[in-house]
Amino acid sequence: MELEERNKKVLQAVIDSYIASGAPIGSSVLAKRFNFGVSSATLRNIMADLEELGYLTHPHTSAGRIPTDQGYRYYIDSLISIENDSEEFDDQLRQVPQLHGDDLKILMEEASQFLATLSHCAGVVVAPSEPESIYKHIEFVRLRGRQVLIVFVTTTGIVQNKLIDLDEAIRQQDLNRFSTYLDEELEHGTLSEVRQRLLKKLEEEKQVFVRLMEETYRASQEVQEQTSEKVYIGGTSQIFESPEFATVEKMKALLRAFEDKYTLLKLLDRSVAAQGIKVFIGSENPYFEMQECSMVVGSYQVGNRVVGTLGVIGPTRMQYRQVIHVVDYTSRLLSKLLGERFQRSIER
Amino acid sequence: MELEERNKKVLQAVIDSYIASGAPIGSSVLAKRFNFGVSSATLRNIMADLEELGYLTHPHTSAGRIPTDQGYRYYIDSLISIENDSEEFDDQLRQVPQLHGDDLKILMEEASQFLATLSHCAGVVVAPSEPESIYKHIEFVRLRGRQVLIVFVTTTGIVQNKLIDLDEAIRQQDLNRFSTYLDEELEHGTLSEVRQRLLKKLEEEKQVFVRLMEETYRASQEVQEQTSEKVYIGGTSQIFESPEFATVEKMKALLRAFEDKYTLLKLLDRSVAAQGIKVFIGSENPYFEMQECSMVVGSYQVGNRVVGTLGVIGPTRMQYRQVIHVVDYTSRLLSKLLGERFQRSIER
DNA sequence: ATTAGCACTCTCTGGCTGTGAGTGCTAACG
DNA sequence: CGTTAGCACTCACAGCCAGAGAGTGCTAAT
Repeated sequence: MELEERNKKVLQAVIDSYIASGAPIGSSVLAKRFNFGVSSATLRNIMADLEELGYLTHPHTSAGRIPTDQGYRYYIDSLISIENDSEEFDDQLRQVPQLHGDDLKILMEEASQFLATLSHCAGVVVAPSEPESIYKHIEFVRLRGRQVLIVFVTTTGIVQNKLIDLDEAIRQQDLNRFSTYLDEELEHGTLSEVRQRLLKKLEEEKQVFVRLMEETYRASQEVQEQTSEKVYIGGTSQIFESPEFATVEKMKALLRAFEDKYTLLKLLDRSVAAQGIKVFIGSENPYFEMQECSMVVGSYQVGNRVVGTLGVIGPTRMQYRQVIHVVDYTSRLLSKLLGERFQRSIER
Repeated sequence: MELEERNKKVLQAVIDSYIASGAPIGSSVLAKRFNFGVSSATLRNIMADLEELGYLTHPHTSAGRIPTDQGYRYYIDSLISIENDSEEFDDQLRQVPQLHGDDLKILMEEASQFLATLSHCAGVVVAPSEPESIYKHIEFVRLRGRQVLIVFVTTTGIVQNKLIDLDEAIRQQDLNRFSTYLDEELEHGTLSEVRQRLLKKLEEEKQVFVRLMEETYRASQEVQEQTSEKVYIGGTSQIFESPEFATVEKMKALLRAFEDKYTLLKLLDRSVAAQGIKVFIGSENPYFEMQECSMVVGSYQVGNRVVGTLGVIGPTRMQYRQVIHVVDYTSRLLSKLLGERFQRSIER
């Protein structure tokens, strides 16, 4: 459905004003603030039309207009211009602590704070999902006694490790041979594929390494469970600054939603299949507690592979233009940083 | 100041009732619910006395009495009986997911949730502070190329590790010799002491290992920074269930306080010098945002050494008897689990 | 010392009213 | 026919008042 040019302008003006002020917009205010060259009566007619089409509504008879979810949708799809207001954004960027976490978990936390501070919403980052990251190299290290440290290196540059006890001592040489063997067999699969192949090998081989192989399989499982898809939320208090969440009930509901990280995870992960920023407005969110919120979601990559998602959760009345820019910027930034990490972590 | 026996009983009854109901207690209700054998008028006189002494107050002229912070203090120091209501507690315990985290970070998270669920307050756990944990053993592992993995094992059973790049290749044999050498030199100090000694050694030695030593020193620094004294907060939404935080302003203030983990950390750490449970009531808290809260704080140990603190933050009107029991139980539990971890992690 | 009784205080709730913002409709206008 | 001015109407909101209820503090009697 295509709107008349003038009606578009009015819709945009209403939404812009509402985002800025948070109060319903009346016809007279609109006529005064913007220069449409028509009277408030005409604006009233236009707004009535827009309401009929489902883009606007009003909370009660004698109040001004506010956008519906559908209105926001149209606004984002057709009206918003994502020119990068670089000067302004760069200014803000300079105010904010930069990302430099060496440890992955710290980096994730920093990123969620980064998103929150710049967007004035809650920032969410889903850590690289190990099942998707590519197995790079495995190493067995004989510690004292019968203990062996298994070290996994994957595309995301994570050195995950797991200490195991063996029944009998084993020579480092043998461990090295085993490691080389596994590297050749398992080359370049994702971690989940590698686990599948390990399982298959386990059935085939009836050799001295069976016990070690078993332990390796078990360890790969644990590594996956422990690190995969953890959710980092930063700046939850930001979101409560906006007056739409200024009731105790809404705050509590939202807090509970944030604590239920697992659901949040599924929500974000399902939202982003590929690259690019997506916006989910109010009722478009499947998750009940989020129905008064909007999410702006993106993903980050290592190489060409999407390894995790990140985004922002805030009131439907958010500064979409700016927030989209922030999420986009952060996802590129994180991809870049993880890329560098990875370069540093692969050997030779 | 010692109170008359009867006045003590009245004070206890008022506080118990207030904790249970949350509403100010009037003289007639008190006379009805408890069997003091005196009339409401007498209770009025007694309550007026208790108010004069600073144990009670009332929000306005025609309201019932509520405890002051001083009243709570007296209640906890003199009136409360910590008999373990084992049957009841055990029942609750069975309802709650148990701790079994293998990874330290996961264990800490679980513990904070555990505290929160059982106490209906926010649960806080400060991770073992590495500077205080005892250095046990160091291991150098030559990976492929010129990379070396430095593995630290400490009393808390943590296997922290750090990947470094060396300028020149080095043989594993030499690494082993170096490791043995360091183990002898550094035996049984805390991590911070070990770092001091490393620094000293660095100045003395002018050998082939200088470069490696430098890297080891740097790594020990990073390990300390990364893992030490992280704060885990669980069940923040629990605390908002109680009506005293049912205003938006208070909720926001508290949320901000929770986000400022560093201050929280100092607060908790300073609170607990040695073993045992401590209670901080309302204005006894140095930190402004916490002035309407109480904290129940304890510590956990590995061996005989206190390595971290844990506790609960909730409204001043909390179920002290139960909460103290929960914190006590959890601190023992965590000490036990970390002890086992440690046993498993030391070699031979 | 304890108690009964009573006046007093203060909060809380519900109803009532006036105000202001903003709409929808109608009739006039270019 | 689109636009505009004007006006009646609606509704949320703040302020005010009165009545109810809870509980105290004081006094006088036991």
